[in-house]
Amino acid sequence: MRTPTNGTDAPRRRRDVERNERTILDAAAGVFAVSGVGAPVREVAAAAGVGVGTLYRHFPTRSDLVVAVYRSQIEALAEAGPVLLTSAPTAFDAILRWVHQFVDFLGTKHGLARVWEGDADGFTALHALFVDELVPVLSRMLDDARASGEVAASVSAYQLLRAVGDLVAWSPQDPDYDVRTSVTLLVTGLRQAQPTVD
Amino acid sequence: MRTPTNGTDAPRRRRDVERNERTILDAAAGVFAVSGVGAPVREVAAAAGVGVGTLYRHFPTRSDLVVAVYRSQIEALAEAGPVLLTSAPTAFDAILRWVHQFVDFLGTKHGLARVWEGDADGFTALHALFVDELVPVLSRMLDDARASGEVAASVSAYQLLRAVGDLVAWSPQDPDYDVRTSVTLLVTGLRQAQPTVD
Amino acid sequence: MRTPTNGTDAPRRRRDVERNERTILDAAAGVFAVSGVGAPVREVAAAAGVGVGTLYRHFPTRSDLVVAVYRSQIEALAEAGPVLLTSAPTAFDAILRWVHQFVDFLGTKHGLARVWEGDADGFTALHALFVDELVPVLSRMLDDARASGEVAASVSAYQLLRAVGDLVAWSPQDPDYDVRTSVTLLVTGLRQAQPTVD
Amino acid sequence: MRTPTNGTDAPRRRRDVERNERTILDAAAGVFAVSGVGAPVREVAAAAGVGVGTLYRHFPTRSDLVVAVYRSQIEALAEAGPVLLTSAPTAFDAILRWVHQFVDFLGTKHGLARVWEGDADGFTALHALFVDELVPVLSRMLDDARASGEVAASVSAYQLLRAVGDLVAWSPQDPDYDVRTSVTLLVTGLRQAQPTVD
DNA sequence: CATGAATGAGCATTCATTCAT
DNA sequence: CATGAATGAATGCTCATTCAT
Repeated sequence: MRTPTNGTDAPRRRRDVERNERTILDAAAGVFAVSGVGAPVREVAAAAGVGVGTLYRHFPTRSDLVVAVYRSQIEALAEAGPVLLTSAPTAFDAILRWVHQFVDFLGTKHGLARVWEGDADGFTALHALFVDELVPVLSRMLDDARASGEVAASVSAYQLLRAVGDLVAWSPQDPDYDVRTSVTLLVTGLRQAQPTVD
Repeated sequence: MRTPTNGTDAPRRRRDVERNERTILDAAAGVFAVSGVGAPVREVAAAAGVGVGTLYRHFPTRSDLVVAVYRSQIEALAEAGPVLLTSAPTAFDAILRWVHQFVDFLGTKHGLARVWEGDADGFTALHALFVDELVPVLSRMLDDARASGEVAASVSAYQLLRAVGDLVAWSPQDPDYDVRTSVTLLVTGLRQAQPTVD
Repeated sequence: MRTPTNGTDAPRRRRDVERNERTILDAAAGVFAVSGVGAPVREVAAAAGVGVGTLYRHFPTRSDLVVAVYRSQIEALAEAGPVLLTSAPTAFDAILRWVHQFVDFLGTKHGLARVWEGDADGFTALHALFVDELVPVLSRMLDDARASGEVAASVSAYQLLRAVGDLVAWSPQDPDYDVRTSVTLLVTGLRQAQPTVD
Repeated sequence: MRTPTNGTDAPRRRRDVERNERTILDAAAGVFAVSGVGAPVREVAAAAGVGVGTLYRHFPTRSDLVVAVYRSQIEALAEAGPVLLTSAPTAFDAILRWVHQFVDFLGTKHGLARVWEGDADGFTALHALFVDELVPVLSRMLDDARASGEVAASVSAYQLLRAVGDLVAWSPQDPDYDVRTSVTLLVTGLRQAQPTVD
């Protein structure tokens, strides 16, 4: 009764719980995609088919949920940086591709647009995640590209990342607008020194 | 229609009403600047020193208010385009300056940042305004810059305007981030043909 | 339109509002009587036949409501002290009667029992009210009774008032228990010096 | 029923269960002392280091728990009555001391104050316990004190017990108020016949 | 038997919007 | 026309209680 002879008992519960958490996470990703990270907690819970209490048990604050939703993808992105640096023809190409993967993650492929709409906590949490995980990676890539003379603009990794994030944060169903184009434009701008305005 | 020649009651009332609308508009601009366009209606009414009912009478929906708040500034911006085209050294310079004036208006000088935060209606309304008033102006400028060979990227005026808008929509008090830099980066990108990604 | 010639316009609105406030206050008194001051705000609103918003407009915090409910009665009680001092045969009699009036108010006649049940804010608010308004009155009465040798126990007005309050706070429908008896017992105890225990 | 003579599994399990119940009871006593008997069930369970399910198994309702927590102490108090009657100088002294022991138990020494705060069930359960166990004891003491002429007031044991209970039920951290004083005042009042009010 | 995950009712609070004065 | 009182839907959060493991 206390300790079963086989090792299935305790793990079984844990596995269920994990499955549940995945369900919530997936539901949250979907809801965030259409309603932003500020979506009503109830809505997320309903989408996951669980009670609000369950959601609160797993993710006491909205930030916890937001971070959990995006963490794995952000980590994958962080790992992709060094890989691209060796696989792409040039460092600049690596940056361009990596940034577009960032866009994939944030807004397009996984449908996570409107990420920070109207929620200070969610914003802060994601912000921290981005800064911690992604800035160092992009920073390294920019260094390489500068060393090879491909990048002339003196723009920090944080600055660039943030700009891309802002670009992607919006752009709902607008057939006349393509975030990709804007992002490419931004990255292309890196090639030249920054002019001054007035 | 504009100004009746006689001095009856009607015009006087109209003038009062106009004064009232100006008051509301100014108050709204201030409130939007600090709390975003999603600010409580009451807050705007209070700042204007009028009752909520009055506000609703003048601006039945939030969109109406938002549009009214920004219309005059947008019109001024529209007029600035042609002027810059003749006064700036090159068409590209004109674009760069004009875009920064747009930034001034949206986020910095007039403190109208966080314009679309968390409000679909406000967004739609502003969007329409931008498209109608500003896209033609920027379009003309881009044509000129392309004619002189300064702009190589095939990016539409709408696309560019929208990107700038998204860039400025955010950027609260973050000392490590400067919207101007991002905007300049974006515009600089115009000089070169767009690379393709994958 | 701005300022009506007769004085009925502005007052009319105010009178309605006041009537409304009275309605809420009466309803709250009734609800507090049966469910304690910790009763759901909704319940009070429903009892008053108004929306919760209305209740919140008039009384932003529960304390505000609690205080408002009891203020007038407390003030009446404060005024009764000096009167009793002159009308009652002795100062001790005055105290006894006054304390019983306090009981009337708190728990019996107006059905305001269970006043502080389960609500820290309500408690604090009432506490302050009692201390400010009633302690000085009772203090004066105790002084007089001590001067005439009727009271020997060295008990402060606050101490006595609080004890009575605690006594009355409870005692729901219990036919075998009579708060009056307990209160009288307490007051009677004042006549003799306090024995020490252990 | 008490202690089986053989050493099989059953008794061992029972002993475990009993140990568990003690743990819960102690934890509950502690939690009730600081948060009142209305404390979240979870809190009690956590303090006991058991799951809520376990707590519910042992004590299906909050009343069951409350009663269980206080039963042993109440029984001890019941036994103290007759003892005091023989050891104290007079019957009145015995009453005074016994009542203060009651206070010890309820609120001070064992930290069980705020016993009935905001919980009807807890109240009812304790009430029954008091009536059954303590009223007869105090009744006997009052009889003795009346026989010796020390008590003149015609107050029932139940009435007195209840009054003391109410007095102790409150009195949180208020440096200006001392329950002991009030209780002594109440008991002192027994010495004289009750005056009538109005 | 013990555990603690899941559930959902219950409550406080905010705010957009309407409408009597 | 202006006012601001009234309304109630929407939302976040907490807990008591049940039940699968």
